[in-house]
Amino acid sequence: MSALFPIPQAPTPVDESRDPDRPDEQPARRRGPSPEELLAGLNEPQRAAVVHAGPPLLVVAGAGSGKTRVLTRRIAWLISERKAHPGSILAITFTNKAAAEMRERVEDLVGRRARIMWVSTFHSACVRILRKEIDKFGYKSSFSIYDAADSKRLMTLVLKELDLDPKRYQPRAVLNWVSNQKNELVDHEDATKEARNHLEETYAAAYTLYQQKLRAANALDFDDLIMTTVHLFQAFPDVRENYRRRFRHVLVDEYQDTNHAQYSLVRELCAHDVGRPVAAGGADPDAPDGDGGIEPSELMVVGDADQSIYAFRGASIRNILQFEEDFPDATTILLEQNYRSTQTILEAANAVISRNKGRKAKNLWSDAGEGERIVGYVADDEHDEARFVSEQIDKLVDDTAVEPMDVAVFYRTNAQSRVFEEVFIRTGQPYKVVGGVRFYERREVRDALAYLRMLVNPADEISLRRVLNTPKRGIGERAEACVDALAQRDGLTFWEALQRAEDAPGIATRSLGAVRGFVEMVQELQSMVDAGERADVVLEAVLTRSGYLAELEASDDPQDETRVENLAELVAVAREFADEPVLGPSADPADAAGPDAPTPGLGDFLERVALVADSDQIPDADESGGVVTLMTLHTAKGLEFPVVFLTGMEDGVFPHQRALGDQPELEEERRLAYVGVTRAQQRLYVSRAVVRSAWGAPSHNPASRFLDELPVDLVDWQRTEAAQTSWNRPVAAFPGAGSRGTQPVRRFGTAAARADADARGKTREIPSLEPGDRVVHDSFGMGTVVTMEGVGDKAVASIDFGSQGVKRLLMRYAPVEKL
DNA sequence: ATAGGCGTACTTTTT
DNA sequence: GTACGCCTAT
Repeated sequence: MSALFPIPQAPTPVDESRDPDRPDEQPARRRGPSPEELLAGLNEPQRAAVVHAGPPLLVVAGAGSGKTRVLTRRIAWLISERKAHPGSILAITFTNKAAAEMRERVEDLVGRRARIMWVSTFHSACVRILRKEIDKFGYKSSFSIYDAADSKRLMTLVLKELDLDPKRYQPRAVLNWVSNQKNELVDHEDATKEARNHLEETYAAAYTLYQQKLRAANALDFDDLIMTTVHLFQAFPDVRENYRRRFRHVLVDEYQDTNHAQYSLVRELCAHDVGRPVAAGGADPDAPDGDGGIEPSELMVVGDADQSIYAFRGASIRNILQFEEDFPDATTILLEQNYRSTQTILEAANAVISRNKGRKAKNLWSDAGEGERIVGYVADDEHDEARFVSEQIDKLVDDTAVEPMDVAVFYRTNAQSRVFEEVFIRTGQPYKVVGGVRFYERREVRDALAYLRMLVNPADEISLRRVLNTPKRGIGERAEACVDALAQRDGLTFWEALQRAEDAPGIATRSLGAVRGFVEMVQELQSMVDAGERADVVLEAVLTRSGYLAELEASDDPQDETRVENLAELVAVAREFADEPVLGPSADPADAAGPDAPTPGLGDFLERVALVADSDQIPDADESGGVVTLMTLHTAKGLEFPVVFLTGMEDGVFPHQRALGDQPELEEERRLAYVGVTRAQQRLYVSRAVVRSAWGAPSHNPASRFLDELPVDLVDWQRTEAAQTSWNRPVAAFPGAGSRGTQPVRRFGTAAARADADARGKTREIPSLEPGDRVVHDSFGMGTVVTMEGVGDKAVASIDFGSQGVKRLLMRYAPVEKL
């Protein structure tokens, strides 16, 4: 990554990316690296982790403690010292990018034979297994993978069909529930049985229909990929045995972010059945396992409970906290030396994370020296904040060795990126937003991919219907309903019904002609696919034959111009993919007997595209000379930057509104803050805005509690709230006006008062208010309480401040006093 | 059948 | 502020 900045005293004896005696072309001739080389530059616990053999190993790796290095060296060690066959290694990473990097670095150490290792995400690994085995469950190997948007579309259909009130049952909420079930390995039948109340019964009904529709479409959603693989192993022990025999070494990175399904998958693979709750028909620990008890695979997991930030999607820290219980003979190794950040940054991170209850204390230390103080800034509003960030970047680039590519700007939610983009565009600072409106979520890209998916898997009704009348070709709602009716009546798939549209009851002749034209086009395109045409060739044919490209080119909407460019980009991606050597994601040299053709086809392309993550698009050093990187805190995990801006540090923004008043969620936010702080190597900036416009209306947010948790003497506040809260300043502060105050000013007012109260160990008293009460607010002045909602910490008052308008304020934090 | 206008609801975070 | 969905007018 951006390692151009020298990190003080980081051990770099072996440069893994430029190994001089890299056994490039003739791996067999050349002796691999010596044991000394493989252990060079590692500290004691790191070495122990690399050479460990036998029982399951948990490596608790604090932020920046060199876990990637340990993982790659261990894999290299397994191959060259312990003579493990590369094909017997399964390494699970969090993103595809991390997987590619790891594979590359191992390859640099041990040569090309490393290529046949399985290094991938849980999802990719499962897809690869399922492509081979899923026919046992009655799916076809060409199954589609539905992403969040597809799933939502399908769920919307389901809810409509069940005639549920869309107000009470929102697709997102239901999907969320379904996702949780799947992450707990509860299939729709069990969910139905276990439903305890009306709400759960309804959800379960939706789950059932949703699952039936997925199956009919020969499709799986993200969560299915994992759950189905686990079910496969449970239902077919012989299949499981095959994979157990094959993967002698299993390594899992980011173990703190695994969910129950992923945990079960690991257990299935590592054959540690002892002590496991015996499921009905499950393995009996005393009986010989399957066909005679093979040695369990060696398992190593790496993680840091303090960096667990995905509980919201089912990850449970439980997996890492109870590793020793799950695997009774397990060994644990702690990596506590940090090679990334200055002491100042580490101290700040430790101070924040130490507020979390019930965590195992860790003693992360660094000998990197004190470094710069953290710089703090309180902005008038979000524009002012963005301007501050932009100015600081300019200053750093002018005055120090920092380059734009060394700088990252983090925020809590994607929506916050916009102001930064505006400022960077205005100042001409090149930038790259990672995530947000993702390339693969753009309408035109999704349309194109829907075409391709439908060609590969005609049962994929969601994709088929999406493109049926895109571009407009005279097949409207009515005609679609007629065909659907035919499909229902005769028990056909939608695609089969389309091919026999003349039998559809009540279809207009004009529509019929259009349908025939469509079917003909699709059949021709399908024959290209069947003939094994390259992905890019098929894609180009789709775009021209469908008239999609022509329609965009004929348009005078400037948006459509960029759409054409995006499609060109997609074609380029497909071309690059088709040009890749033998190794597509599912081509597997180790399965020499595999019946699948080894050349990457359209299906392989779709698979790769379905599983790309945001973090896979992080600019590489070479591709991006002077680009500042913008991303959410979540996508920042696993990365590091010399300079980090942590923005939007406001209660209600970060920590997120939803987490206020909920202890577990608040702790997850705090871990997110910890992740953010520990991304910084040299310099850290924290900023907040007094007024922030959140969807239309301006709102006044108090300082993030995480700011108060930073040790006071570590932060150099360049500007405080006091410096800009002049009396009765208009709410919509004019950006730039009066924002020159850069002398350090002592903090006072609300944040300091609260910090004081906290320091003295007592909570600030929450005034109990009733409608009609008169109050005074630190910055809004006099007001009258209109309504009260909620109690205790969650009490919210609507207060009329006259000319300043009516504000909704959280009483726990609002600086108001009853008069 | 389509296009364009207007109203509503949304915001965590992601494989 | 935006994106999507629903409605109406052609």
